[in-house]
Amino acid sequence: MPEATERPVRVRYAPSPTGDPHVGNIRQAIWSWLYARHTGGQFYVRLEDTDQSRSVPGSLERILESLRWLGIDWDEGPDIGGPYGPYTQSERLPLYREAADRLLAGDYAYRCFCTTEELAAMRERQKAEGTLPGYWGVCRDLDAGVVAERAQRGDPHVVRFKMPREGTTTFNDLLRGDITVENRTLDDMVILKSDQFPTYALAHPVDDHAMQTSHVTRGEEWLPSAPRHVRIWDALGYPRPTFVHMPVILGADGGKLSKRHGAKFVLEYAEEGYLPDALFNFLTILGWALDDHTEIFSHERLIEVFELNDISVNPATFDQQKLEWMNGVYVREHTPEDELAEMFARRLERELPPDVPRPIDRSLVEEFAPLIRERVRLLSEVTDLVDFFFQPEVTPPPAEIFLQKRWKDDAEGAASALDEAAKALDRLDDTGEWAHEAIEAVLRDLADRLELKPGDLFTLCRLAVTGKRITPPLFETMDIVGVGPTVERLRNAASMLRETASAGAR
RNA sequence: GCCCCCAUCGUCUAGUGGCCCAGGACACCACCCUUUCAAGGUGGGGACGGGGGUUCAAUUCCCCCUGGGGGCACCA
Repeated sequence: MPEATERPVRVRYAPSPTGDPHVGNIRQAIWSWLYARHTGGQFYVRLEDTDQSRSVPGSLERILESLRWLGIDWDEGPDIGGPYGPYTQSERLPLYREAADRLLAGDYAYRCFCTTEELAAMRERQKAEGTLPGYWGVCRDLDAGVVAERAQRGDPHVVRFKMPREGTTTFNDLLRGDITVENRTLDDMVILKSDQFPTYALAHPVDDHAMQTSHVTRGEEWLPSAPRHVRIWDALGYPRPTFVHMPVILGADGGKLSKRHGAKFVLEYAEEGYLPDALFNFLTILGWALDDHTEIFSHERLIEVFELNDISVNPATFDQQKLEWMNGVYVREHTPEDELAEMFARRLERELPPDVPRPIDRSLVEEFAPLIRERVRLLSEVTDLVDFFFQPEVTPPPAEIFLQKRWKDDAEGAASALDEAAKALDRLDDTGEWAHEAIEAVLRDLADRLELKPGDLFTLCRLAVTGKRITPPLFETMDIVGVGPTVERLRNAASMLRETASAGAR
């Protein structure tokens, strides 16, 4: 919680353009955004593209698209600019160079000419000997004249920060309190690479200071290097920001959620039929809680109550089943009817077989939407549940599906029951009462007359009319399918059963 | 190997010294409702990792152990 005397809240999402953001990563963006909105501060996006070799073209667009899909907006960013721009690190190179020069001049940093081979050998030796890993090389104490000469000659080199060798370093993490480490464990990390690009260790303080970031929110994997970062902030003369190291998310296998450990891209969830609000809600409460009972939150409510302090520090396991449950809650309780129909329609438009004419019938979708919303957890389940509404004819399932329980070995009985149903419904139509209540009455009456358990008759009808065992409620379904197709499908199924029976008899 | 962080049901969590023989949610099981499938309802099993302290009193505070996670690049 910022006190009145503190700076206004400015937080950021600072991804690298190395591909699509996945859920582990995006939760940090959600929490940061929530905090900015909660405090009335700003949220901005900054692209950390200082490693040219790892850059994946198109990443930025995918990143922004992921944010947009989740309903996260930004006040400043690479696409829209802002008062502290540019928001792409590769466009800010002179700033880093200048900072590095300043550190060099103040004897806070030095040029290092060690080659990658030498460094690799050093690491190997440390590993073999079990000594403290890190750069404890000779360049730190190189003679000033030699350095000047080699630099002059154009020898490739990097700039390293000179960490203190004695004493301790303490910094504060909002969620964990003070953390202190021995300086002898801090090695001299590279801040400017030989290609003149900065490393994160330099770009981060330079930008977060220049962009007035109040809270440095980042993943817990940065915790071990935070003491070194803090030293650089201090050397640069920048007041330290508030550090918030957010816990990592664990995959089902117990490892940090990443592509190797089952992480999925945000947009993959869209593809698989998750609703953005459901994913947003789920991710927010994964590792954060308001109280002992609230699980479902609107964005507005979250903005109202979200506090960084309530984030729990232990890593949470991503629970796919709970996400699915929550998506179901959103489908049936937290999405307006028309929006839901729109989502169903978009899905069907894509997934229905090509012989179904496009655009698909929207009013039809609106009719059955209320029937299926409580039996759909993921949008991807929709097509399989309702495709028969769009097909002029339905192929009945094989006879053995019909001939179960009451109908075992009684194809003729089943066929005649279907014919009776067709007849009764056809008659119902003549009276002009084609509505689900009337359909139900007629079929219940028929079951009674045939001395059948209602369920035994309904099951036959369901299979005949929809071609499936699992369907929306039967009478409403028949109502929507219409009397013509309904009667026809019942008769088709009946004759199919008789044909199969006689074929089997022969 | 070294450094850092963490530790309540299978999972996510509530709990900040007595309200807790620990509450909620997902998942699981049973029953109810029922035209299938869902949804819904009711009930059930299920946790404070271990050992030392501190205290009249520890899930809550301290230490050790154990366990889990993270990090040790001219990557972020």
